[in-house]
Amino acid sequence: MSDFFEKVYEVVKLIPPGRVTSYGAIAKYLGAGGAARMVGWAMNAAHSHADYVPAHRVVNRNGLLTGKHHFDTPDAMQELLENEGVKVINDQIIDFKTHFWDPMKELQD
DNA sequence: AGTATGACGGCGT
DNA sequence: AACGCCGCCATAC
Repeated sequence: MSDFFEKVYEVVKLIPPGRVTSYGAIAKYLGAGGAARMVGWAMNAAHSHADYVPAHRVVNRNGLLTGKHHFDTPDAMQELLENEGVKVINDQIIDFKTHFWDPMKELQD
């Protein structure tokens, strides 16, 4: 298990409830830049991580629930988000930019 | 050891 | 504006 995964989990776990971020934002924050795919791959492995990782708060730059299919049930991700006050319609987060949580901005420095 | 793939993103056409 | 290709890092086969 690469430290990269731990870094991703650490950032994801810092995402406040009702907020979401993108794979690219996390990757960029970690210095991986274009390795946004790796973040997604880390999420896949997050299932094996000891601590709970709110992977449902991580979406692509479109605010689309691209990884919802990786949860226990395809609707779990959407329900979790809506449970936190994030409206999701047709796998699309409403007011994505409003709920967007940028690690570079929030965890700046 | 080399090739293909992946929950993405940016840039070129 | 829409579509397509390339890049980026790590894992899988």
